[in-house]
Amino acid sequence: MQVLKDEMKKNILRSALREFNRLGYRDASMRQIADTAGITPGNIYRYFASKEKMLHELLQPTYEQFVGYMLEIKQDLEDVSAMEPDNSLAFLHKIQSTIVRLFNQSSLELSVLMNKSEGSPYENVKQELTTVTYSILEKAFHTFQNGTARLQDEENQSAHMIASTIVEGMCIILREYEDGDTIERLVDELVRIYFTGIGDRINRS
Amino acid sequence: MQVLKDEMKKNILRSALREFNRLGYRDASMRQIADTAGITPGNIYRYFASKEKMLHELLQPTYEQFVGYMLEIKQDLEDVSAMEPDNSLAFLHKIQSTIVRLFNQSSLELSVLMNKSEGSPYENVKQELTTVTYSILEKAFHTFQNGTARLQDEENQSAHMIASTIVEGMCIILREYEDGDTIERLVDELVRIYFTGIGDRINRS
Amino acid sequence: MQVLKDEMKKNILRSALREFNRLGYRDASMRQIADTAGITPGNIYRYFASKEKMLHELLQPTYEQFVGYMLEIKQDLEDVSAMEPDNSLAFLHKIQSTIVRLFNQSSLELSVLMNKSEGSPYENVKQELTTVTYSILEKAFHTFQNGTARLQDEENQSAHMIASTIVEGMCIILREYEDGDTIERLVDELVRIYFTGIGDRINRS
Amino acid sequence: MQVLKDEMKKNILRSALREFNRLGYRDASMRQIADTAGITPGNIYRYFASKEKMLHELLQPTYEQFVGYMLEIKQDLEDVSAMEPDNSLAFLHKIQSTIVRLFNQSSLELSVLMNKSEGSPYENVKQELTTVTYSILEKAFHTFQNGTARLQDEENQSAHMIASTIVEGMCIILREYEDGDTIERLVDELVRIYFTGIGDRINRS
DNA sequence: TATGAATGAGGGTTCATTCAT
DNA sequence: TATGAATGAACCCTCATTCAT
Repeated sequence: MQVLKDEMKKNILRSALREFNRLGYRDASMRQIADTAGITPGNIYRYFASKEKMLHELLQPTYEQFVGYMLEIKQDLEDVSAMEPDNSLAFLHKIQSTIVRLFNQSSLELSVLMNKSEGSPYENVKQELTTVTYSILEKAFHTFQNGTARLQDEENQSAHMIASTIVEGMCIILREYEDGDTIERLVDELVRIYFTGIGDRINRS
Repeated sequence: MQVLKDEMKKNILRSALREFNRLGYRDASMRQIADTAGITPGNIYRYFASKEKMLHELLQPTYEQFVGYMLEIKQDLEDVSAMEPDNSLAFLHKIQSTIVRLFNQSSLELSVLMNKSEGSPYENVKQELTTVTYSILEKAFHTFQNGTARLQDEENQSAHMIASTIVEGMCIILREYEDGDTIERLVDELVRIYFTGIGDRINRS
Repeated sequence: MQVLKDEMKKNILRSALREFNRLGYRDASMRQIADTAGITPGNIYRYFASKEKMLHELLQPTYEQFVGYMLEIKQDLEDVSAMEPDNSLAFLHKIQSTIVRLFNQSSLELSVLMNKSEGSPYENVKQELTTVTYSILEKAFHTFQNGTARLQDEENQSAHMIASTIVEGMCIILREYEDGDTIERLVDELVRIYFTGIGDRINRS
Repeated sequence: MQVLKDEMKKNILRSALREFNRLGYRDASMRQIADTAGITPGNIYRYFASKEKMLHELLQPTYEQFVGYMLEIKQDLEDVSAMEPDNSLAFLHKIQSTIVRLFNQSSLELSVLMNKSEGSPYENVKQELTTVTYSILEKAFHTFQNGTARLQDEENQSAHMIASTIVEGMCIILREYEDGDTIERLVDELVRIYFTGIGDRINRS
């Protein structure tokens, strides 16, 4: 054989990862992936039955871990009746550590999973993360405003916005940095900022 | 005649705006835009030389304003030697009000410009906004850490991360909400959160 | 428009009919159909959403009639408890007249439907015809052997063989002749042969 | 070595036979044939220059016998000036026994040759059989109508139809049944039916 | 000015065949 | 001799764009 079969598979997945990250799943082209891998398009199909199966093989391990982590968090969340401030921060830290752990194992895959999977069965993964984050916030908000009034639409919107932006923030960090330690530090910082603001950084007086 | 032509142009642009917002620039189809506009695909090319030129005409005004606002902010920024905390918040409010103002004038165009322009020459506009935001933060951070040590790489990265995520946060809000007041409130809340955290919302004790 | 849209549609269907008859549905190529029609492959898709839809549009009217006729025959068959010889011949004449009628309305379509639809949803149509024919024969055989013994496996096989060959015989006639009257005469002759043999034709003594 | 090579050839041909019978020559895949044979696709080409050559080696012996038998029948036919009824039946029995003999020697090959060779140079073999059968019928018809009138077009067409359908009938039997005795019985029955009809089967009165 | 039919390049995919090993 | 990876042409199909009318 011209190239070790396993080598070639990895080679193709590497190209695919690159192209998916560049253009997204839908707009990445098998021909371009083949070119990048230095082979002909038809040859890809010796290794992967279809574009979607290729994505699957690329993302499945990461996705499965993701689902597992999410499940844990959801179950933990159900066990909590009233949520203390520290508690909600702790839950956000779980989200954070999910991201960081997944990143450390498979950074680019996670990035595709979160940001570039439109048009594939994985396109709603980020939404799942956002939803869980929202659940955390909702519980936190709800608990502490219980005495005063029912959780209002505005509060809901705010929680939604915060969940979306904090999750998206994590995704950006994944997209823009490569070093694991840097990612970890920045995600941690992001979560902290959402809790305490950047005031302490710019206001030492 | 010119009037008719202008009417038709607006009509087409309206459809294009809708489709770009729905599917993004790259995946929106000229035929669908034509259908939505109630004309034929070929006819679009009487008014716009290409899909890209069409996007250009759609976004150019908003983009120019955007550039103008950015320029103002940059110049203001240059005039500030030492930045006080309140000052940096004020600057962020400028970013915020840029977004809000642009939104109020051309909400959908801004959303396309920021979120749906992948594959077009505008795909990096968000980056420009991020860069300016970064400049603000850099100056703020720099000022207040001046006494202790030189601005370190880590600080730079943090500033970059904060800039990216806060800008992306605004873009998400643009993408996910339609009502102007809601947008305004949420963007404001986002900026405030970045300064003071959500602590006051969940910790009333 | 360069060519009347409806003309072109008919033109394409004519080419398709030709190619389907030549190579069968599966092996006929859209490119070749386009070439035969004097257009580009892409243009076919302005007229038909897919190869399968094209076949559908080509065969549906014929198929619907076919189904209708089959239904009638099946219902008539249910109403018959004991089948006289003349009766079974009459039933075969119904099959025969179904074929002849359908042929007179749409000869090539019927030929594709019966002989060249492998790989499409219509691939089992001939089988339906064979099954109904088998039902007729089974009833006829069963009735007249009732007194002696139960219908044996061999009888079943014979009935099956006769049904298959008589139906296929009709299909061959459809395939090889074009003139309606000829078709009608030959199909009639075929059915008669199956009942009385060709003996009377070669044995006048 | 030659022995090994021959073993392998037979092995491949066995797989090819299976696949050709399953899907037909055109739609059978070399890769599947290789898989079934337990070898690699490339290796097939050590033994056969192409798919077509492979089919050739598979069918050639059967085809040559077939041609030989046909020749015999044709020559016998030439020696017969006036054909008696029994004679024509006898000739049809020769056709029949050709089929049965070939089947007993190489059942699957015969089935491919007759039914599954579309897209190959053998796709018209069935036609040859039909032509000989037609010659028999023509002579029989001609003989017995000699006194009355010239052999008419209609008679020709009838003879043609009968030849086609009886041959196709035999082919169907080859296609649909596997057991030699069953084949033999059904082919015999088919020929008898063409001579005397199924009347005796359903009309015992 | 407007139509919408037509094009051509490119999409994902399959498969007989070739060829480096 | 045998492997199986690789090729290239063809498959069905889509879409921005062009152009005869």
